[in-house]
Amino acid sequence: MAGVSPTTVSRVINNSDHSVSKKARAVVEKAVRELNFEPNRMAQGLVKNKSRIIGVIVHDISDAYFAEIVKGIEKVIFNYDYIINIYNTYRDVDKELHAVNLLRANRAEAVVFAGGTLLDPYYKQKMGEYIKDLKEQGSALIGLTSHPFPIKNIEIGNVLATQTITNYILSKGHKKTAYITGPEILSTTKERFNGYKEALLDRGMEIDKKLVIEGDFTFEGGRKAALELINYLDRITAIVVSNDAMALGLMWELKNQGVEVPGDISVTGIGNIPATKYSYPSLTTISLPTYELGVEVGKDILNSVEDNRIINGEFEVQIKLVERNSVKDIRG
Amino acid sequence: MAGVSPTTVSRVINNSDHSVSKKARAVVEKAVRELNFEPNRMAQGLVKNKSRIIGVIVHDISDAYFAEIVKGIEKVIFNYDYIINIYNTYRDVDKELHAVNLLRANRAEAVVFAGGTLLDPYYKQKMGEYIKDLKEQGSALIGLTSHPFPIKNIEIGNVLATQTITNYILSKGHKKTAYITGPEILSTTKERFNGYKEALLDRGMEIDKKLVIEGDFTFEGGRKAALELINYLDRITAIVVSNDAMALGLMWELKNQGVEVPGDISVTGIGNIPATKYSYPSLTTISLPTYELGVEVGKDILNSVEDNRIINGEFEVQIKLVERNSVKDIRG
DNA sequence: TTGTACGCGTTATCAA
DNA sequence: TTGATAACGCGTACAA
Repeated sequence: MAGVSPTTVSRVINNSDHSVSKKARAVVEKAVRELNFEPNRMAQGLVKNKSRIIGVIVHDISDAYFAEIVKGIEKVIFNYDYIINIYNTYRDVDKELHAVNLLRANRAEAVVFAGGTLLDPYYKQKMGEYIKDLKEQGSALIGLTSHPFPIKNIEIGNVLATQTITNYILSKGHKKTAYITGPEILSTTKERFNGYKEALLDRGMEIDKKLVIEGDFTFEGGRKAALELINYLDRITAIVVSNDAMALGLMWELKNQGVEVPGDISVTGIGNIPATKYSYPSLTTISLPTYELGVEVGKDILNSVEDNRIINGEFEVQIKLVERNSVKDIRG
Repeated sequence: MAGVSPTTVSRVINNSDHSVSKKARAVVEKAVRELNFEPNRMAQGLVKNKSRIIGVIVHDISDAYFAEIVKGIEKVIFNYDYIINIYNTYRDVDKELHAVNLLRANRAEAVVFAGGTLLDPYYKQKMGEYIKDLKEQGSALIGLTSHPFPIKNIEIGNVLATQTITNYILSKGHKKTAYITGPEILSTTKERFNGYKEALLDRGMEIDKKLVIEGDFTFEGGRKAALELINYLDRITAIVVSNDAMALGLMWELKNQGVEVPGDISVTGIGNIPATKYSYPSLTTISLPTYELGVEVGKDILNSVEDNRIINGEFEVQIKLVERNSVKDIRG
């Protein structure tokens, strides 16, 4: 339509260094405007070997933890015209493998594993292969919390989180505590439990297996855990819950059953998701800077994928105890 | 590596009708396995003129309303290897336009407008152009609640929703009510307000402008609305809130201020997001079948994009009153 | 049953 | 300053 060659059009569109006459530029720009022309990204991608796709594997986008991370990434890369491709895998081995394989087929430029890794031999082996391929393709690979693959792992401090809050609980005079874990398949579950264990062991305390209940990181899971625990309540004074959603569900069910928090029993969470501020009582928890984490991940991606590097030293995740009203001081 | 032509490889990979000898098939399959070969989607897309990208414009993925819709879509299309490209636009004109333009550049096969449309002349004009292009490209375009564009609009019944719940409130004997709206720029805000208005007008009641507070569809916005309303509380007996998140925030702040719901004042929401079941008190609201809606949207997309059609009559959105504990019956 | 040749819409290289 | 040509990795029409 402009009456010039594709080459010239390309040069105008991409502000190429190659000089273009005023006149040619003008006709091209006019045509672009009138046609609302946008270059075909697939064709660009093919020739440049860049898909402009960033894959993000989350366990459940409804979980504020993951939603915040994704928002942080989106914030940073919004102006770079990437496609953010989110997969909810619900911690399912097949779903997760399927998602990553697809990302591989699409030649994703970056893949972010926003959640913990899955503790499953088949998963580990197969995912290892995919990741190897992805690396060979040149994809930037980032994992939040340690994944057993040769990717950039950003440690968010799961062990430290439970350790810190357990120490806090103990410092308030609690001697008998219960613990609600996450799904068994998840590395995060293991790491957080280790933090709990270490805090107890440091004080020479033992763990009562009966008082460790398996949860699933959801509100409903927390409710169920409360029901399971209801008969043991006279043996404990506090419940350390390994994430906020469950802590909220547990507190709700406790209240429903006529048990008072923190009057009868103390409860803590991990994560500091927005809802913890507004529960009854408000929840004492550990803040994980998820949004900021997402922002850092976004910068990391740009660093390894774009030419104009954003300065970005090593990011240190700062976890913090958030003291609210779900823990009672029972000393002396 | 297989020692055969690319054509043969293509035929094997795509299970082509064209016959392939057992031997050739075997070597190709072996090579595919050993190389972990996956065809380059960009190249496929270029030649087939299919991007396998589904764009979803949401206002905020943290809002359970949108998260559920997205999950419904994902559920249906998961096995079809599409890329779901989500954009959080926060109801910002520029963000929304940018997102859709990008989807256009990427030759998205479908674009879903999961939220209401933005009431802004520039937006309407510009978006109209993009949508025209998208249509010419052959993209499937779907809007939830009516958008002023030639796309498939699925009516979710915003007017009916507020009308229904307002009628319910009135039937419980409430005569003076306040109303919390959404952001002014949003069509949903207008539609829901119309439902409220109609319900009142039907009974010959008037609307007091002072008792209509502008909100923003967030929990925090609900809190602020409660604070604004606090001095008018003696003039009303119920507050009709135009979405759940705000209703929850409003109830929280009311409680914080020592006002009892539903003792002192009744409150209702719209949406029936999960959290409404667990608030204090639990919230009387209107259920909008968001997940099912997402599923239908997913089927719709497959219908217009895939060859193997899924049977799918017209989907009728069923809204429903969910009676819980936030409304008091104050009749004689 | 197999393979050759072409084209999808771009960008990069080179020649004019 | 401009454009012709090749190449990216596939799928498809056609020839063998």
